[in-house]
Amino acid sequence: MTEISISVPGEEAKTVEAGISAQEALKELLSKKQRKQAIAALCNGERTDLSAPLQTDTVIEPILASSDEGMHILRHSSAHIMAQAVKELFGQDVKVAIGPAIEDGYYYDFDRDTAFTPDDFAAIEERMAEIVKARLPFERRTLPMTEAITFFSEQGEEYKVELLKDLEQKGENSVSLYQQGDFIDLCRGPHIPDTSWLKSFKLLRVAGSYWRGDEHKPMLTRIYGTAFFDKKDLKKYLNRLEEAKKRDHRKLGKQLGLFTIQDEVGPGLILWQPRGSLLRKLIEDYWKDAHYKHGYDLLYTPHIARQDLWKTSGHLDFYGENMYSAMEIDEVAYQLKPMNCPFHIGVYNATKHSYREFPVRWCELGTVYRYERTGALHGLMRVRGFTQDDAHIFCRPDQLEEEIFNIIDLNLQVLKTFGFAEYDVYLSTRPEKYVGSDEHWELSTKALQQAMDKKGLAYAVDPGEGVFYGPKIDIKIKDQLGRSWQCSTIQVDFNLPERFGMTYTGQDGAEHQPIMIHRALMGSLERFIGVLIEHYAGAFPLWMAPEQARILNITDTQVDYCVQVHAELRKAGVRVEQDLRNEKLNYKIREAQMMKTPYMLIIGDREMEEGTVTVRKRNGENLPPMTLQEFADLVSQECEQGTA
RNA sequence: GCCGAUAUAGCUCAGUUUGGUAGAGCGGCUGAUUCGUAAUCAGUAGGUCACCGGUUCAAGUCCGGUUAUCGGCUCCA
Repeated sequence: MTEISISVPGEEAKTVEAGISAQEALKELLSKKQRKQAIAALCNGERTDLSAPLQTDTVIEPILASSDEGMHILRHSSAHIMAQAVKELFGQDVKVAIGPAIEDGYYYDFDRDTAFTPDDFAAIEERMAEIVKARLPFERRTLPMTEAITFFSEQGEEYKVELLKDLEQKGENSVSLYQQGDFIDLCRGPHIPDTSWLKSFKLLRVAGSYWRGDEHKPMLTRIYGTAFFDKKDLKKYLNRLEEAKKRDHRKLGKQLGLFTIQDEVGPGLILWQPRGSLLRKLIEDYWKDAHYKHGYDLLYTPHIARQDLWKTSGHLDFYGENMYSAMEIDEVAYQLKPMNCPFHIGVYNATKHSYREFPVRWCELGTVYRYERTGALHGLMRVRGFTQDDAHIFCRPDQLEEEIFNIIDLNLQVLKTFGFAEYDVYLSTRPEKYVGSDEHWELSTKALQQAMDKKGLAYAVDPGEGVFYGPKIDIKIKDQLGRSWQCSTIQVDFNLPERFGMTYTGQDGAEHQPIMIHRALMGSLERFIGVLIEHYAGAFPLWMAPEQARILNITDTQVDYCVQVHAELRKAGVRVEQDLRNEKLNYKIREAQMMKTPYMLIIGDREMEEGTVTVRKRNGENLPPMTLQEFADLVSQECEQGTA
């Protein structure tokens, strides 16, 4: 018998016989309490089943059920169990494709003549429960590639065969299979030791999806599910889904009277209702103010331009599919703009420029139109006409880093004002196909990196994911429910200055080409407002609340006083409305509450006599009666804090 | 665009299985009530049942098509 040494990181090694399982090894090294939570193991850095035999010296770490990795394994195993249940119930009708774990759950894709419906869930879940109860072990085995192909071919599992052939091409000559009960699946693993580990699970929805995400390949039927070690966690998760549903901006948008989308107008086109329009105006005002303070000048440009412009810019070539077809005006073709950049360049090229005036910073809330496929449209999040909070900066190469720094600075400030303090940042570098010199790419990629370092911004690199015209930084914000949204983007562009022959006179008296930076902070106002609605669940901070306060009288006696209060507060700059209907106070409070009004001003005889208002906050808290001036000051102070 | 589901009053939904020309609650309007921190009572007006076509003596209901929406895929601000 050979002997091997095993250890957990940082602890003393033990000598054991070779061939013991990872589980037994953990038993040697850890207390019972510690290893009870182990669902799999990390052996010399590799994820392994607990049943895996150890043949060489091994540093072993338990993968705990409570860890992200543990959850991932559980859900992956749950996908296998679901597939087993489906195969057992629907047998030969079904071919299996792939079934990975994803964030918050897992899915499995099946090929079946008739798609699954949620009506099938009960039966599948029931069968899954039986499989769990049967405590079937997950057994791993490795098979030579040719045998594996033969095996799955015989089963008629053509998708597995296709996967195997791809692996074979990549030079793999053996694969691992996992079996629980009679169900055998191609899988890298690891898995839970046996099916009984799956304590709580739920199937969530069905959807179609292309085989390998390719729209030219067959459409499969996908079942999404989720799994947890604990019933309580499942319940928490389902509650979170409920919460997300309650915050759905389409629902809140209707309830709060913010926007509407109508068939008569067209899909993906937003009609802003008065409250939504005011909300948007407040956001736009803040944005313009912040930009002015950061050295930007404001531009306005048209919605259409000659088709030739889009030829020059290259949009017709590389973005034409997303553009609406041309309209003819005086026998000349014009097209709706999908982007604002060519117009800003037009402004630039209207005059001669010197290196002395750089950097030039121009911003615009520019409304663009892009063709989106019908299936992609979604409330405010994905529309066909939207307003970018666009800006273009033109500068010299030596100013690039500082400009990027300034943009990031403004960017983070704006995000913070809107209540987003958490984000993931990505740097996308040069792709395979690109324009511009290597030197330029290197210079600007470095400038992006150094600016982020200087700002102390942590980021991940997406190698080769840059746009063909330059490297970029993307910022994905995290909302109240922890979901991320891509909004901000900062892109260097070597392409358009070239195409439009942009120049400036340098210190040397010669003509040079400026560097161009595109950037958007909110991305699209429509989408950003959608995110804001869900982030705040419709209860906007005071500074952007379309209705900051609502006057509620108790009886008709106070009507005249209320009208006076209303007028005075409006004069003092408070966005105040009044509800003077002959209804009970409770009724009016309920309504104001459902509209998420930040402050309710309650006026009865007492207030009328004393010339005050009683303030009820939307969290139910009451403030002592105060004068109109005191309330107006409170509002303006809170607003200032909100946008500081 | 693709797969699946859905479409009834301003809103939320019942009625569709078993065809016999529409119903509730909220909201609106009218009246009564004058009320202190999340829905006062009564009366009343709202619908070519998304649209087009077919089957039938008869279609909200069955069949086909179109449009839009929803869950995904793909794409993306």
